[in-house]
Amino acid sequence: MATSDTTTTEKKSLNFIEQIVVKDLEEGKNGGRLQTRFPPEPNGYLHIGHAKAIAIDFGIAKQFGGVCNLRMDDTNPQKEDTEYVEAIERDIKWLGFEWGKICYASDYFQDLWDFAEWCILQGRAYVDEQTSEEIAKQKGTPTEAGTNSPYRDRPAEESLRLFREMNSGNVEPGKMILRAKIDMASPNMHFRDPIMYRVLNLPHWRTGTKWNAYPMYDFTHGQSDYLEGVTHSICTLEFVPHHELYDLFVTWIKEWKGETAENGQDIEDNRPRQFEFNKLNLNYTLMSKRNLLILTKEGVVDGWDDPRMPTLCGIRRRGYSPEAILGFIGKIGYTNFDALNDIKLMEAACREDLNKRAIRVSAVVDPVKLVLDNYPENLVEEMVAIDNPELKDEEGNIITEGNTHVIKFSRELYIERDDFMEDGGKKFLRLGPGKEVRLKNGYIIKCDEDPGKCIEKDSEGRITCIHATYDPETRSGLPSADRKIKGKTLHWVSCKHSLPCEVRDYSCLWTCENPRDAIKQYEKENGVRGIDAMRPFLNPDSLRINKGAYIEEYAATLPTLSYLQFQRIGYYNIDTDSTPQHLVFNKTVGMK
RNA sequence: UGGGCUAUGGUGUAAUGGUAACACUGCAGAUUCUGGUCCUGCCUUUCCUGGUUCGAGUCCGGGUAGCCCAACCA
Repeated sequence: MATSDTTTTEKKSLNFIEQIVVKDLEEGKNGGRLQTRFPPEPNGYLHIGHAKAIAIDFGIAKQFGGVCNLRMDDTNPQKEDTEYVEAIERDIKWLGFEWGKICYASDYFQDLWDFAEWCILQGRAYVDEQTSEEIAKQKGTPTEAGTNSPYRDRPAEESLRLFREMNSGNVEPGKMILRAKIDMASPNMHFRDPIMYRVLNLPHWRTGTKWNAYPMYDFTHGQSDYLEGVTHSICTLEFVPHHELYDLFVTWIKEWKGETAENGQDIEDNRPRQFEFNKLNLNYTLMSKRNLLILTKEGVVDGWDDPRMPTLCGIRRRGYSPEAILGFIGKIGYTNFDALNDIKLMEAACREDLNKRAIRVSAVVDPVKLVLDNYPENLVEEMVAIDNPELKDEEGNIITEGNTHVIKFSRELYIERDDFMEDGGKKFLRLGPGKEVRLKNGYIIKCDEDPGKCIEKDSEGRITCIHATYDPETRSGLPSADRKIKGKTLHWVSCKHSLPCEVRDYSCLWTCENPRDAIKQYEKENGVRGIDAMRPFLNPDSLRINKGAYIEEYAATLPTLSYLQFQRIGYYNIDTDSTPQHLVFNKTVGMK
């Protein structure tokens, strides 16, 4: 689809990471190569926050002629599962990105192990046999230096023997760890002899039972980047404190590989560098995987792909397109500021996209019957409805070719209950006694001045039927049709030619702007955890199911996940639960 | 209270020592066979305080506020 964006000279400034990449490329760092990676841990579903990381990891490679690998950060078999691996691949593809290759941190387990042994022999690592409590105590606090482990200076040969023991399966988890010998007094807590390896004695979904001891994140990430040839390792701000350690381990592994200044090599070149950006925070949204897992387990939501979830599969089912998500990500930018983004910005990006994309249909979600008293009893007319009025030619005229469908018109129709008011006043431009409106793609109709003649009510005073007359001269498309009237244009469906359907309207899952902080505080104050700390902030009204709606027949011919606009109401998507016999629609976002 | 990072309208982002701007939100108007879109206009901004400079949102000092770090998670 041709958009005006490409023609206007849009001077979009580069974000700080793009500027770094441009500069590095100009200076010929890493031999002028650009390589990134997207490194999810396969322990949950990807969410909108990951989309931000994906957009820069894959996007920057695409933009500047580099390559981005997908790397599963699978160093903890305790939490990981192939179910998640498949979902991650699916979601990235859906967003429209391609990886150079798919890798796994576990690809490097042997290298990492050999490197660790080298570290031991170099006197830079030792096996510690204290309990985790003892080690935690010795670590000190941010304001107090830590103290050395009694095992810190044990002979390298002994550490090496014990390290190999750690992988035998005969060492109980928690009994031994391998630590880097750095500085127990460092102001950076990550330098206080960080753990390199721990015993898990668990099989790994890729490496089977080969390993019983597994490397920690800090001892894996930079090295994997290096071994893979990553030049720019982009991650979120919470990893800033790890940055120095990342650099240190990269320097060490280069040394292990013989890349040292003594060997005449530039150790500042040919190395991955870490860059950090602010992760995505959205108000009224909870992002953390841990908490999303609780919501699914407790049945608060329907599953990971519940349309209220911030997961990519949830957002997809809600009716967002990949372009809408990426458009939103493009608007919020990458900085070092810990921002809390307004969900309205995401909705605006969604409307912008869906306005160009969605097929317009007529659906009446709160129906009331409208009878056109002067319309022939058995007449059925086929009216022409435009699928997408935003599809235009160069002159700005709506393209009709292949862009229309038929909607049937008859004497008895449904219109929205709130499109009629007995005493709406001057500013109410819809239907009422004495008022004239146009029925979209149909006729101009008018109600009698006398409420008694145009309104039928039940015993409780609720309107059951509205009567009006139509003006045959004003059928849409007729030369005489364009008579100016004061009233608005209403949507409608024919009673006999529409289908009952289920419409699911959603609003935010949370009642407070920052559920993460609210939950954390509630946990602290009330001594409860998990779902009990979440309940007070859950919106009881986040899902409204309406089974009394009607939609034009055309909608039943459209495939699942089609992007629709219920005219004058909002954007809707055909749910994955929907069948031609039982149509189900999800509200993506309302009209503005 | 040790270390690190951050602070620009209501929200997010730009301005890379030289006229503070863009998007969203909100409000008003015009157009409209969607009270949508498109269009026009309006509202509102450099945390405080010293300094450097002809000139500071930008650089420096001192405050203040927020975030991250003391998992055998990533």
